[in-house]
Amino acid sequence: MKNNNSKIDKMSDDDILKLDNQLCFALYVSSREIIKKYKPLLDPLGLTYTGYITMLALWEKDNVTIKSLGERLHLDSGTLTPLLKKLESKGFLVRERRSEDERNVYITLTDNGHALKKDSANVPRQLISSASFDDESTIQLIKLLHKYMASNEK
Amino acid sequence: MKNNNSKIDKMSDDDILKLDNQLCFALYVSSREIIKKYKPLLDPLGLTYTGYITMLALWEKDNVTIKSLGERLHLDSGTLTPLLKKLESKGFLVRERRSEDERNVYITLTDNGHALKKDSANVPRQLISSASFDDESTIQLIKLLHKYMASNEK
DNA sequence: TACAATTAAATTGCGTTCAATAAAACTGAT
DNA sequence: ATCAGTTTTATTGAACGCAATTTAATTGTA
Repeated sequence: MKNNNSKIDKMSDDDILKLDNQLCFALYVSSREIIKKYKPLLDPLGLTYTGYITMLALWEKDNVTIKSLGERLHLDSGTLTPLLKKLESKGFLVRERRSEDERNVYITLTDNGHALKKDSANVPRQLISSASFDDESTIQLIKLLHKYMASNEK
Repeated sequence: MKNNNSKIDKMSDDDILKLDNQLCFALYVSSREIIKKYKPLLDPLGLTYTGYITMLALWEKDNVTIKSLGERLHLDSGTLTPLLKKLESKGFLVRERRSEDERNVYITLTDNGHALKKDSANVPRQLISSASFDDESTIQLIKLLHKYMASNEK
């Protein structure tokens, strides 16, 4: 176990450029495919996929600044500002600056925003039950992806 | 081993909605993060990420219709038509209809398009060498993702 | 042969993502 | 207290993705 990066180094130029050998392509396709599967489940809730992910973060912890929400979701204000305005206009949350530090915008869920959580618990269950991907693989995949993400944070 | 889907079924509503338990979120973040890492390597080649993925597919097999390219890349004409026009304007490929069936548009690489392949072999190598994610995990992750994708094709 | 149905691209419009920039508020060192 | 630097959002512009529609070409069938 001297060198744990030997396999890929030894690949030919041809092999290293093959689509099916790219981690990025597998991630890119898988990510878009799974998002597409959420759409019909989220439409009735009035949520886009990004809106849903944002609500997941807020159900865990709201009363947070856009900055900290962005760190949790790996999204910046360019994406979040218009999205949060839309979620506010739908009545799921409130955006407000506070006198302590007028730069920050705090996001707080409304009663409707909290209520949406109940309806949403069905979303992952429906997705899982319709999938032919077993739990063990799902859990292992999530674990590997978290390991991958952690390896990118320096 | 009677039931391979027992773990997730037994989760509470709260747990099942936790961001860190979502396969979709792990995929979504990982995909965007890896694409961001490609950007500085692709800029000098004059390629966007989607352009790069498209070229990877074409280096494996060109002289294909937009439809078959779209199936390979899991992209539709709404994404590919403008992208292929841009790649054509950069001189990497040619789009042409043929008299056999005027509906199809065939994509063929130009000499410049083929030549770009040599410069590109460094892209995955640089990415891998800068990453702190080991080969074994990478290979295992790609394998699991392919299994996931296959499970979605009915 | 007509012509309805199908197929492949192109177009349109919405909603992201993200880099770059701007604007406003705050901080810290002098 | 001042003001240069930093921080937090907001804005802008480019490039996707994708659903829905349109257009043109082809196919199948009465």
